[in-house]
Amino acid sequence: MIKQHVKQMVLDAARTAHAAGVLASDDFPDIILEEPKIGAHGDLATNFAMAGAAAQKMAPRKIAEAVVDHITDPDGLIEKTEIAGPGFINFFIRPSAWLPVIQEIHQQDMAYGTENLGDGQKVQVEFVSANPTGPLHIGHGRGAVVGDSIAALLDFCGYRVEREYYINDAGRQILTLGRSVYLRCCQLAGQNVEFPEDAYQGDYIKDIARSVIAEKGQSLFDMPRDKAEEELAGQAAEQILAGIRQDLENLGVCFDRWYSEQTLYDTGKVEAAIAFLKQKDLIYEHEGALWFCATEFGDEKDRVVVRQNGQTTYFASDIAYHLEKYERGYDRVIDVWGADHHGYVPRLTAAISAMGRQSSQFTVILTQLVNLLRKGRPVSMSTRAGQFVTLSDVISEVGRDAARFIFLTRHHESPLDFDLEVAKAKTNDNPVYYVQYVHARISSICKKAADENPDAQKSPESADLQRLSEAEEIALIKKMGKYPEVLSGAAALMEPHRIAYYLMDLAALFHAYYNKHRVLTDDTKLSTARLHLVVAVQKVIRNGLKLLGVSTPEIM
RNA sequence: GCGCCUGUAGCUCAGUCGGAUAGAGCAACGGACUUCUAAUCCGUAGGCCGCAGGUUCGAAUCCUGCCAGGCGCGCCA
Repeated sequence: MIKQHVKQMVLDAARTAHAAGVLASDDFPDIILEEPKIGAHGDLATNFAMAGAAAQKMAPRKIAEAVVDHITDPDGLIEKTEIAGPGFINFFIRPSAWLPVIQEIHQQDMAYGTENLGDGQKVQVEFVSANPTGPLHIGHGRGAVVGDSIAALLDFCGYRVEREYYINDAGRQILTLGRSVYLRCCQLAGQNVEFPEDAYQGDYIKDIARSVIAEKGQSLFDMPRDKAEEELAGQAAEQILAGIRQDLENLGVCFDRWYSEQTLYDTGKVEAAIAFLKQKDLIYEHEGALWFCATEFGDEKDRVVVRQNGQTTYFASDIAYHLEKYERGYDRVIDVWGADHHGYVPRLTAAISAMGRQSSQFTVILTQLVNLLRKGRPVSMSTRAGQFVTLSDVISEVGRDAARFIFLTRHHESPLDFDLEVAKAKTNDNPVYYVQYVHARISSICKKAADENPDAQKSPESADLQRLSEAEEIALIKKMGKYPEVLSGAAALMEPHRIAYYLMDLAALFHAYYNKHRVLTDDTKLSTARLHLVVAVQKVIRNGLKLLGVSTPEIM
């Protein structure tokens, strides 16, 4: 808000200076105001003079002088301006000018920070979408948390968001699942059968087999093997999916819709999608297979949609799926994938262009791999031996809040070292507690305040916020004033980690303040003002943590 | 070989639109609890921003080339 004001003041000043003949050109650059890293450079600074030097044919410092000379500031927002370095104009804002931020936070409360970026557009975020052939691992956890948080963020910023999980319950991997369970059943029944390498090795298959044997007993072997495998496949997939759902729930991740790949086949949508592309003349036959002309849309080669043997590829159902997404009316579709699928991006993007969609309507977020460590040493994750630490193991060991926060304190495209011991530590190694502690501390203050003076918190309007003049107080208020900007930046770039870092910064300012000053003092009016300040801090922390899916404890 | 991602303090990581003197936490060292929660705070120390060029008033940030690590290059999913 203040930023906008100052921006306008600079522009007005430049215009006035031009009208007065001090500036030669009225071709002004965009006015960019930034917060200098160093306090001595003021609260806000602009490079306006440097950026405009070419058009004005003047030395930057001369331009800066002209602007500063023509600034009018009726509200007395600015305490001081100065021209520095190569031509920066630095603005020092009168500290009390920041105070209205507190009222704003109290008024908007849960909605503080909202910016209507989405304008009601419908967005679908599809994430996790792991095959129901085994339990989730930590990499899925990262995708789950990043996807969930992006969805929350977009939701908060004016999009109508739906979260969706795509279930790959068709195709070969499901058949393999059925066969794996069947063979384990045979072994349990004492039959001497080979368990092939390409079957699923994990112990969870044995567990499923045990439950099958317990339920069906010998009757399993009375039916034809094909039939048995098919039935077991469905049963196993269902059981595994239930486990996946439970794991995600434990992580605080819920979906609006679970979409089955098989239904795309059952309802003829895969065929329809191929027919659709055929009709656009984008499908051709070659060596007995059907190919999609992906190269026409920027992919490096054409891709098979129907194999020589007549079976469709995964790509074919994915085309159908995404076609269906847009038919459902989403303005934007966001897919969150593991980085090991990045080679697949151009192909699907090509298909979506072929559907006539704009590139802005489709975004793939790739999350990089997670290295699971314990005390700095890699935890062995041998899938072949069937020995791996599952997501479920990790969550029950370190807890949901810590797990989520760790996933969200890295850019999603950076590889992530997840150290189980660090994740459990209740120290500043683990900043989630650092942030939550702010919330708990303020709760504690409020409780005490309520005991001492029940009226103090009731009417924010009555508080004399002018009493807030300590440097730490102004720093906190300024920081909170930036929250909406941080959010819209995070939403626009789909980078929730920005919120996490913001919260850590805000938490640091609060803890410093807490250690230096008392909120509740003998001076009732001062206490009331400070109480309103810290409750505002608590609200910002709460709003931020909510977007990250992290809880806000009253007591720690 | 080609493509994508990553490379910033001893370790784990931030760094927006190119901005002024490079930012946290951990680890190290020295301090602060009779107080609203010490899961906290204050201070010290720590840098060839992978390397080399280029663009410009100005580069960790943009461009080119190289180096290192990860991932991907199926009629698999």
